[in-house]
Amino acid sequence: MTSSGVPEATVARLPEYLRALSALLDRGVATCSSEDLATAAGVNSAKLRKDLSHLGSYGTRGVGYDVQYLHYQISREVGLTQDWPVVIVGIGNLGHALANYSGFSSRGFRTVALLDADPQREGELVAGLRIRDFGELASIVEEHRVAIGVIATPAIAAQDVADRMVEAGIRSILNFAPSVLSVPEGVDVRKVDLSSELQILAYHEQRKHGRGEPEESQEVATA
Amino acid sequence: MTSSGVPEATVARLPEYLRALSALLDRGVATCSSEDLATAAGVNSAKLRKDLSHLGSYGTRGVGYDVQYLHYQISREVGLTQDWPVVIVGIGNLGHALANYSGFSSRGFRTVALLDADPQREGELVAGLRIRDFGELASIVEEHRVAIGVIATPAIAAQDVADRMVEAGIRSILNFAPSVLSVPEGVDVRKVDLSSELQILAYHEQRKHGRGEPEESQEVATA
DNA sequence: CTCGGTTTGTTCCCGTGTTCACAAACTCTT
DNA sequence: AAGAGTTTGTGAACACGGGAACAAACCGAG
Repeated sequence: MTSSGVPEATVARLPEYLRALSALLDRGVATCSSEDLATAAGVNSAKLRKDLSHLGSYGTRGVGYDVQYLHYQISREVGLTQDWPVVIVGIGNLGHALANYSGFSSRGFRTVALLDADPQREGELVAGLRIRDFGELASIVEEHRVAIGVIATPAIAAQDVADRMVEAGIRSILNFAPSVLSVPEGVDVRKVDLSSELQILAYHEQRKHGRGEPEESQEVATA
Repeated sequence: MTSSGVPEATVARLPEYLRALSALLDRGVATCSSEDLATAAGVNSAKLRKDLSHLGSYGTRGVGYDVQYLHYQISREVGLTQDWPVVIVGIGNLGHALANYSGFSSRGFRTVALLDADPQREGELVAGLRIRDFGELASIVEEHRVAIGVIATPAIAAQDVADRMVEAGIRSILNFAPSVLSVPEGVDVRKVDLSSELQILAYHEQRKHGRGEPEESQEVATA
């Protein structure tokens, strides 16, 4: 349960609902049922309705949901009606990709600075931004009121970067480095681990056909 | 519950345990308690013990776990003792980063081909591999016995790529495109959505200090 | 061999999330 | 205006995962 009354599992699905609603908007659809939206988002319709009911009562029985209205309500709930300045630390291959990722900028996230510890890379232009020295973190965070930091450094540097971010006042961290971060209470960390995902797939793949020891193999839909 | 007796939540943590064990191995630690390993992996020690108990009884009471032995057992369980050929489709910024990501290759995942639909990019060298045409997918999958496919294309192309992958015999897909894939039963899809993660952070951040409507705000540790 | 100390494996309980099923509410037709 | 047909919002049952606590098992000292 979040500080407000919205369950964590629901919050995690809101972005998917937003995306589905955006797609409907683009197609000019004005109204949709929970069934429509649920299939577009890849979930059960009962789950969708319960999720939405946690935000408020935005549909009309017998009719469905107004696409534009619901999109706005969820956007506001998530906070996308505001501007979110973001700093990215560690401009290797992944940081480079993140800086250029349009999915961030198209949703109210504005990358205000790219930082790297390597002095050699300072001044290099990536996605229209000049790479700056990591030491400038504190001043940048203060100047732009940055609340969210992205770590795309090697694992060895991640904890140090996190410490400096917290020190600078950042309270939400998205961590792409494969390491466990320890942060003080009140700071949120979300971790995205690319190789973990592959390993989980490998686990399931191993128990499918042939490969590895053939235990009992009932099919399980994880999609 | 997975086809074998291991709960899904446990499977998702195994990669983290593996990483922690690798770190201990590098430091020359021969034995560790569940408490040691749990803190290194960022989880509760009771949870760790329960997770490991699903794999078997690999510790000794009063002593702890043999680091090397446990590492091997989990590796085998996950399937990392085998070779996993992987194809990456969509060599934009993200695909480029994935191709160069060392975390894949260092864990038994071998990128055998990079595919892109854009004929202009064909032949370009990325991470030591030549970019090939998407049409070669089927033959590559057959030749290398590829079981895992990675989609790093724009959202609009993702479903088509997934269809072709399934058709070619791939049964596990890691999807970085922001779109819901529909696949036949028996095919696993895991989705990594970069902007969703940011949105979830934004949601929580909004209810912390100041920003947005100030509802009641108890602190909740999500780390 | 016995006893105290340590650590695992497991049981039990609780909270969270998911799903079904249905009443409430709305539209449209007659 | 009433009734048939839809669709939402929700109450209740169920499944799943987390955490505390404890018994079983192991080591070492005496």
